[in-house]
Amino acid sequence: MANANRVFAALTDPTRRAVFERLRHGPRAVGEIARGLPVTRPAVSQHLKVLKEAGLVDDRSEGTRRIYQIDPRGLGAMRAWLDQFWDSALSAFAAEVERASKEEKK
Amino acid sequence: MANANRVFAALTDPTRRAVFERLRHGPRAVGEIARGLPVTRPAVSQHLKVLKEAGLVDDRSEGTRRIYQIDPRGLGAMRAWLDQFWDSALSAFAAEVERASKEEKK
DNA sequence: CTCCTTGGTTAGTCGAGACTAACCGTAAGC
DNA sequence: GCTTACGGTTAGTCTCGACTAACCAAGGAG
Repeated sequence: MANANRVFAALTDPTRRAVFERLRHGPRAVGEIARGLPVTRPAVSQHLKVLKEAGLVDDRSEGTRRIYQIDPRGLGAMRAWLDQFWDSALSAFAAEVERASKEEKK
Repeated sequence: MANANRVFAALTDPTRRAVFERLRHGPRAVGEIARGLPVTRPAVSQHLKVLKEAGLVDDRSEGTRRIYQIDPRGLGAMRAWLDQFWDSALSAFAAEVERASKEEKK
């Protein structure tokens, strides 16, 4: 499931975000992802599991290798949260600026 | 400073996100924010400190009360991260779908 | 069949951070 | 002056999760 809670929780950890960003330009196998990261392959597997549960990645097996790629649903959930927030927060901010400038004139 | 790292780290904790969301519709004092939340006021203060360091909120004092409001810079940093990700990730995904359907035809 | 590669799982450790309790400082009202 | 309300800070506890080491399962090559 791709709710905002899980997406945020998944993207918090820097290592996990690094894993996720390695999938930006296309599908990768687990070993490829782990190569160059400062953690062991099992750690990467665990991160991928969390990302998958958050709806951020998708996987398929190809022989003995397992290919991961980005699942747009997760990014969509996050964008929805941000958009919904964007409007009300920014208009509240604008109203506040307005109020402050009125306050100034008094 | 409002870099993506800090913004993500700040918005991870559910309680802290609840604090942040209470500012969505305008400025609030610390006591107001804490009222109704399942944590004590000092905890809210600590959360606000983290949010401030992440560039997500701004504060000013008004007598003995301290008013917090949303700082657009934090949300902007997050939107930048998401946007930059959105394009390449989604086009990579589209390319993958294309590749898969070609694979199908073989 | 054996061997090698790839990768998911489990057990156990260790550090980070969320929280409360107790404190201090400060502004407003009397 | 004294008191009350509002909030930030510190000390200490405790839970959660990131990580490694060791394991197991399965597919491909010979």
